Amino acid sequence: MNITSKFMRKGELTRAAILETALQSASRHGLEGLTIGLLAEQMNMSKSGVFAHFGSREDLQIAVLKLYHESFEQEVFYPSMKEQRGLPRLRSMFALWVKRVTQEIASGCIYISGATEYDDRQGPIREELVGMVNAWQGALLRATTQAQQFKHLQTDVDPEQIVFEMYGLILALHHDARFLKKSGSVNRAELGFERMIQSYAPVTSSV
Amino acid sequence: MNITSKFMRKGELTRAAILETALQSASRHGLEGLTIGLLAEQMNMSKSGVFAHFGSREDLQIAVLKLYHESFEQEVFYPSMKEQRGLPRLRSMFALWVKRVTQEIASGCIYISGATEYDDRQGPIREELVGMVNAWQGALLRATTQAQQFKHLQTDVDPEQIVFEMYGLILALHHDARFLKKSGSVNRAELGFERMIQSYAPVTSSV
DNA sequence: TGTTGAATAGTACGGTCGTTCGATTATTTT
DNA sequence: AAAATAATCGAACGACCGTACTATTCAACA
Repeated sequence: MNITSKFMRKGELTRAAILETALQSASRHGLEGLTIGLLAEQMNMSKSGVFAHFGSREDLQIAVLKLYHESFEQEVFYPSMKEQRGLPRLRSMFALWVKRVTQEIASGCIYISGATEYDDRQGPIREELVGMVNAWQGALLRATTQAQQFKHLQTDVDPEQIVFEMYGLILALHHDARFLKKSGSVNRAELGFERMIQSYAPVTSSV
Repeated sequence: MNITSKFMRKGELTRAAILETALQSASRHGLEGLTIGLLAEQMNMSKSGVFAHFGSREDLQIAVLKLYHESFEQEVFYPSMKEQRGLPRLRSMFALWVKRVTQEIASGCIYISGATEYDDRQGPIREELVGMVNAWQGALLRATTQAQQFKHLQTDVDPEQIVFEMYGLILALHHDARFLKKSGSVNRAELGFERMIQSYAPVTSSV
């Protein structure tokens, strides 16, 4: 994903470069760990020079969040929408999600770290974050409901339950791999998903 | 759980009181959000007065962590050990764990917030935290293995897989309830556990 | 009760934080 | 090339941080 172009004015160009660096920093140290001083160092710029591109630190954090969201959509959401509705799409969503989080074992996932950073704070950053996570869970929910409509999954199961368990598998993957440095977590997330799908599969009447 | 007594010297008494307050603060704002100045304010003490009880902020954080661990053991681990080995004990561990995290929806769980705070940091706090989480996962693993030995669960399933999925359910509960303020998360965690146990139940030969 | 040591307060230091403002370059436009 | 504007820097501010020291007040024990 490229967000720069040689037709941009200098300012927008460096702004984009700063954001890219800020995204990395926020992934590693959390949105609250994102500091303008450190960012200026990494960019070989003055603090005020960096600051001038964003009205405030909060605006910078929100800009980072939006950039993260965009890349998540590009990498996980949009490709899955090309799959056919129902279980295939749901499978793709989970698979690409796992793939992305696997990459993020090294760098960190802002949705996940942000959830604990902002679970007790209020303000625009929390609003933004909650909105994004809700949007993603909403997408998962729609895909699940469609899978039920196509009889790919049992129809008498609360689709929110399935989304809940999918989210849990991803959180466990992030936790065990990134925090505990455990190997094999990716396989366990995938295995857990398969077992879940199977246990929610429609009962084939053996006639 | 009471950690004070009227036979203590004054110093130990206030130290314990500070720790109690620090535990609350760290639960809400994370271990990294724990600050001596704020703590002094809440205790109606001077910063230096609070500081004197701990050699450093790091020592304070570790003391808080150990206090948290102790209360977790008292509330979840020890009572479960009184249940009979195998599935009953595993069930109890999960149930009490859910019960505790449910209480922590308002205050926050240090194991979970700490996991994202220290997933990319090194030092004594991380060591301590990883040790505690590993200890708990180890206990879950032993209980699972015993449940397999007693044929309460399928014996050809990797017990780590079961612990992984249990942890995921708890993380999802914490995420959805505390961050997203979603209701019904407790039920979903419990339902997910029951479905998991059922899908890992030994196959009863229908003779 | 007087003495001694423990507990707490007060003050100060160096550091980092976000932010402001005026000066100074660079870049774009005329 | 000149003028206008955008981008960056440098220094300073007030706030808060953990920590180190000294002074003071209090509790414990002879």
